[in-house]
Amino acid sequence: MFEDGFHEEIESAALATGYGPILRTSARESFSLRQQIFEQVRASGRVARATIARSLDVSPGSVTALTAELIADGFLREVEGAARETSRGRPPVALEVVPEALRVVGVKLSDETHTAVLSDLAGNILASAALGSNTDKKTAEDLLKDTENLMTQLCTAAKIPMDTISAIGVGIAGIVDFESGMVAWSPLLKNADVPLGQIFADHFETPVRIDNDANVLTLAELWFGAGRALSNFVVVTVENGVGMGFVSDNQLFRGAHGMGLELGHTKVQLDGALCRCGQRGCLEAYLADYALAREASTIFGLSPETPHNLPDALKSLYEKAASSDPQIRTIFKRAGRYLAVALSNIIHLLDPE
Amino acid sequence: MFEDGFHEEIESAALATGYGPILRTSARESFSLRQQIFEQVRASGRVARATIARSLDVSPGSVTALTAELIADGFLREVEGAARETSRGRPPVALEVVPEALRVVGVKLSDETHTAVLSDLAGNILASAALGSNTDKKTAEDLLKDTENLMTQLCTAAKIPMDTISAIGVGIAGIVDFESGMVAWSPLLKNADVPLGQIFADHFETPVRIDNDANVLTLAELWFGAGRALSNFVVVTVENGVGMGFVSDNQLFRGAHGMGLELGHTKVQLDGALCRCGQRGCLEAYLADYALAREASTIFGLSPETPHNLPDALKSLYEKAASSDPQIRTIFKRAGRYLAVALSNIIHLLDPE
DNA sequence: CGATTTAATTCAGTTGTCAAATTAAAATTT
DNA sequence: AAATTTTAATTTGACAACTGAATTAAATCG
Repeated sequence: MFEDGFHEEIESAALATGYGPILRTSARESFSLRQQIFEQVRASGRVARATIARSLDVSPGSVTALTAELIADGFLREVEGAARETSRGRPPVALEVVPEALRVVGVKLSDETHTAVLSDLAGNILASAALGSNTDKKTAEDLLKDTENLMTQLCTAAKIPMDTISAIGVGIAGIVDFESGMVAWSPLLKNADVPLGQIFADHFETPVRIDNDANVLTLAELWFGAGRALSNFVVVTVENGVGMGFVSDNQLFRGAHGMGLELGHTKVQLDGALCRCGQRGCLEAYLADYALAREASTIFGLSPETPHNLPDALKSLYEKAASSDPQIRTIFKRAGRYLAVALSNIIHLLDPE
Repeated sequence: MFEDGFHEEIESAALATGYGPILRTSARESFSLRQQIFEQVRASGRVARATIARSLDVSPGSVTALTAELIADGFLREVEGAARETSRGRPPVALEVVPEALRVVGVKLSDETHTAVLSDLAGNILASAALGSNTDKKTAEDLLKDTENLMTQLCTAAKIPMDTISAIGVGIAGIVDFESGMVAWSPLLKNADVPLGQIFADHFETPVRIDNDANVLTLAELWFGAGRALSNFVVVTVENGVGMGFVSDNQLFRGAHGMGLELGHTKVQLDGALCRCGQRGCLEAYLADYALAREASTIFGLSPETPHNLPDALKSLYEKAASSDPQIRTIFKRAGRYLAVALSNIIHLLDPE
């Protein structure tokens, strides 16, 4: 059928190197049914076994077996007084996660205040703590000491020993490689390329996940906020810089280099204002606090090099804007319009819900 | 341990509705090992069983069993004269896909020329066909007839019966819902919301996948082009409009509404040129052929309403640019600069490789 | 009250995968 | 040339996950 020799030639060309995407890591993790069942209960709050079997399309027998395991291991439990009306047949027994099965700590490291919370499996906050910080550049040891302080506060408040904490999550501004726990750069840190995740994990002897603060906020939104019901959405934060997080198909999107999405450095104006990144027309050059302060100092006739206090300058700026100083208002108006352009671009590009 | 009553309250609040992303579809497809092995061979071109076992981290026994199946089913075959040097031990037997195991047809419907190719499993083109088109709005039946014409051409050229074709892929400009095969809108079609995929599938009695042309191009790049070695990349097309495709983690990204990424309508200029979408400052308003023609007509002193021939106007525009007409050149220069802004934004937002 | 309906469990059977032992085919050493 | 080493591929029994049908359980309806 194919002895014409024609195919042989092109075949060898195509087949020598293969075709289609080159699979480097077989990243297609298939979750175990046990885990899928747990996720189902987590997402639903309370579900009956039969419902789980239907929605996962598995046999009810499997659900019985695996939920029995999960109950025995203390992750799930049956709900006693599960109300149910207008239905015949044997009443379903609802299952729910046991919140106190695991305890995790979340830490946010910032240049204003470090904060931390102790949470159970259901996301209930059992204790929270805070610690003053400052804009000084810190070493990894400084941050470790601060975190330990926060952890001690939490454990004391909740009256639990520190070794009952199953995992720690850390949010920090800057460029973070989530996989390796490396902080490539952070406004908080003196040095670049700090393996902060590893340092924390070694010290607390528990798994530590460290991530960019915008990503952490986005995940929080996915898990507990408006994003719960959405599969595709975008979170934009305007703070020190302009941060952004993007969830696609219920998963946080991390760029090819894991450095997060730099909304702040998208261009909103050809040959626009100079940004601290060296380029012109970046959104951040119109929207960030230092950019606002720079413009304000021009109006006030101050030299831009004057090392004046940034937070104070901003505070007076906000006050003046509130008291309708027309010059100041234009600064905010312009910032708002450029933000609108950037948001419009995001919507067109990423098509979120 | 938790008898303080404090937890009970917040528990019930959190547990009633659950937490974390709401799993609507259990989209976590876990590919069968059989399929994974096939994919591995496809991606590599030629691989030994032992290599597959190592890279997929499965036992060599499983690979033997499953490759035997795949060989029996005619999807894989052993390569006879597999060259191998500088290695001891039993020489590996390379496996490769059997290109002629399946035949598929790809169709591109356009307002200039419809094209189609007949391809085997390895992506070798066995036959190709073309059919003139025009800018008239068409019905689904028109397109079906054109496609049938192309299919007949292909089958005649390749001397195969039409029922040996395993699948048909269709690329068309416009807003296409890939899942359902619905064409929400297309510049080719007279009507909106045409179930073109279903119509084709019913007629040819074979699976039909229909997708936006920019997405198809992007997938082609992923499978056979520069994207093969990349997991995250972006394809930008500048044609009629400005199209874009985005591959993240070896998968084509489709927005929440499956309508593709509208690079053409990202804003590159605050209060810029008016776009046909009604907004101002869209990239398309500077880059699309009709936008270039509009500017050209201004220079030539023509009324913009004059229904002159668009392709001809463009042709003369290119010629004038080539012959360094300074006025015309500025049009192209500006278009280029705005394109650069848009590209820069994509890079910052999507962080491709 | 029995009939019906729905939920949950039990259990034998199937399937997919593994691990170790075995066979196979080459290069290298003796 | 024969034995040894090395790597590839196959065979095989064991095992764990999951299914599907039958069974038990607990409610409502007529």
